[in-house]
Amino acid sequence: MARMTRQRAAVAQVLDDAADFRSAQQLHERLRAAGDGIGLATVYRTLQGLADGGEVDVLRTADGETVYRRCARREHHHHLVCRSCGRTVEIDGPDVEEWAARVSAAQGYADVEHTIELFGTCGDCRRADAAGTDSTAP
Amino acid sequence: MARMTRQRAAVAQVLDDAADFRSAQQLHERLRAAGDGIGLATVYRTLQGLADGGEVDVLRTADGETVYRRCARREHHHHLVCRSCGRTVEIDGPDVEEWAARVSAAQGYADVEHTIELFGTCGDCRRADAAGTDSTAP
DNA sequence: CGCCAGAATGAGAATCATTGTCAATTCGGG
DNA sequence: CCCGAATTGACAATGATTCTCATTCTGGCG
Repeated sequence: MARMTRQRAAVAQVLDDAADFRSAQQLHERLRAAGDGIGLATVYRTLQGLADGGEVDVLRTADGETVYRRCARREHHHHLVCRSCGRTVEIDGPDVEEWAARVSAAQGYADVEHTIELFGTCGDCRRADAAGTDSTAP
Repeated sequence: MARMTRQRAAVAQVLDDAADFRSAQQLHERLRAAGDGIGLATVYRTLQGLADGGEVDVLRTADGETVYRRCARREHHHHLVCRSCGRTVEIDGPDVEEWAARVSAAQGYADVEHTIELFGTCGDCRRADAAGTDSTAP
């Protein structure tokens, strides 16, 4: 049976504190920094468990890292992630779900699941960036 | 400048022959089997080049492997992939593109790109599977 | 309260795809 | 035909994730 250990509680805690998607390694670092003695393997195992139970959302970044996030809603949804600062917005799209189902059926595919993630630059990062590369600089 | 070498021609060839998404390692194996002496690193490099030039489509499977496919159309589109046999159908969804743009703008994100892939079981595999686990077996 | 079976942990080794290194080879314009 | 730059390939190196296995906990029960 699943036991509640100090380590699992700690992982759940940092996940709650973090607003954006984090990698297992980032979470591990943060835990060590906070003084929680915990092994990297345990972080990975715990995250897998949480993901299997639908407690956290998982996605893979462009460079192949797996990142995790505790989402506000447990129902099916997607994400709009800032590729610069990681700021994440949960979004849903009934139209998209319907489109996916329709297309799949039309092609004779069943048990279809979809991966839909949006990556962009959020307002804040865009402004910060513009300030840095400002063409009207003194 | 980009040169046309025996190796690159060979990679382009296997890509043309393969109907579905293939990993660099699969393509490498196939090339070696066909008698083309070619290094794995070269296969990786060539695929990257083709991907950069938009000549092939790239996606990452659930288990983290990067797979490549020469698609019929070079314009932006998505895929419906059979998770059992790999059979791939190119699809597009103007509605989805529009939805992505709308949601992104509403949240103040710019330069948004999206990852949309559908994974299911194609008709043939479903039938084959039903035959294997047939409850009405003799 | 203390015990114990089995779940969980952790340090480090192992795996696996992918990328880097660098000397040797090969295109292809002149 | 010739030479320099682009390309290749064998192998090392990287980096994230998983495995191993001896040791340490958790939690229900008496």
